[in-house]
Amino acid sequence: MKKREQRPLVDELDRRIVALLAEDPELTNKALARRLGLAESTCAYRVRALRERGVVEGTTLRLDLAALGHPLQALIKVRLERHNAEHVNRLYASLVRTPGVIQVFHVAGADDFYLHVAVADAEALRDFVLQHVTVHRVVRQTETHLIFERREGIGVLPAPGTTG
Amino acid sequence: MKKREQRPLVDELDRRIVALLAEDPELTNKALARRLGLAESTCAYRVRALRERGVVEGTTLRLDLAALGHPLQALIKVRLERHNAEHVNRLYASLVRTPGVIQVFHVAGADDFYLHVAVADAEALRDFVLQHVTVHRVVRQTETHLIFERREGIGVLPAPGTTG
DNA sequence: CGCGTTCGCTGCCGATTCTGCAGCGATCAT
DNA sequence: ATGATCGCTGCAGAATCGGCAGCGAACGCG
Repeated sequence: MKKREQRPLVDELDRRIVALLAEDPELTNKALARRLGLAESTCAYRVRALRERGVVEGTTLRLDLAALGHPLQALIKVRLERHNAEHVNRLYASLVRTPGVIQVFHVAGADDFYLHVAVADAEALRDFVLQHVTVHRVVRQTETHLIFERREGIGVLPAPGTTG
Repeated sequence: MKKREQRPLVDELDRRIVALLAEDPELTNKALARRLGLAESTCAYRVRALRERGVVEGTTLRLDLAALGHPLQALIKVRLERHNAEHVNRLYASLVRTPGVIQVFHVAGADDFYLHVAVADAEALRDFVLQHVTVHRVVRQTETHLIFERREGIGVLPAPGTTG
């Protein structure tokens, strides 16, 4: 029986497109097509397909949080009392909707959530924990870690010029 | 002495622009202007100014990491042996350039870095830690936490429709 | 209180870019 | 060998973007 090497969801060309777009999401379709040696229409079709398939989920605006009045960032470890699915999901949903929350990690291990938050100052950080985290009955313990700095990594795709 | 209410770096209109763009970074300038009741040229000017001032740093592509062959995400706590500035910076720079690294937090406290990584499977995760983290002499200890799920929060700006 | 200056907003125009359509060639299965 | 399917290509209309000069309001100064 031959190996079912069925059409991969993303082929090599898709990967190159995603790699280039990951490097510069604001790249114009024309420029992208030229870099890949494709026709613009082909390139546009590929990009649209990648979005429809959900490989490219969308874009996120990168902001200077300090300039917007939230210069203090922190990671807050949250440990729960119980792990009832409903309680966990409700807390999860509540946290992602709380102003100041940048992202939430639901993790395995002793701790349950890691919150990445941005606030105005130390007082706001304290208030955030008290009013939006420990206020939930299911939260047993929190541990707040100040973030000196955050940098983005290069992600999962090799640099475009490497194999090209 | 009157309070020096000197021209804020971002005024209320800027905040509304950023809030709308944060909600949908691919919003066209025309649509953005219409929602704010501004002329397109004014809107474009504001957005450009926000970028030039660095309030809007850019955009990031949101990818389905699983579809790209990296379905396993983890947070890796990294504790250092020494805290010599040069060592720290060199490690930091090395980590953000390592394939698979999504973001790196440099934090205060007992641990020094939190790595957010995406890998193909458990074996790749083990190899990642051994080959790219503990290989550095300055790393004393690591602790790896599997990520069940990651969600983005709403950020630091209130929902656009809240205050009108 | 009057005047000059500065700043932000507006509308318009040329240039660039994006979207949809039909044809072509290659690849694969029969 | 042949038919069919799939992806790539080029073109054309439509929408969007970027720059320029004018207008009005707010501010500071005499």
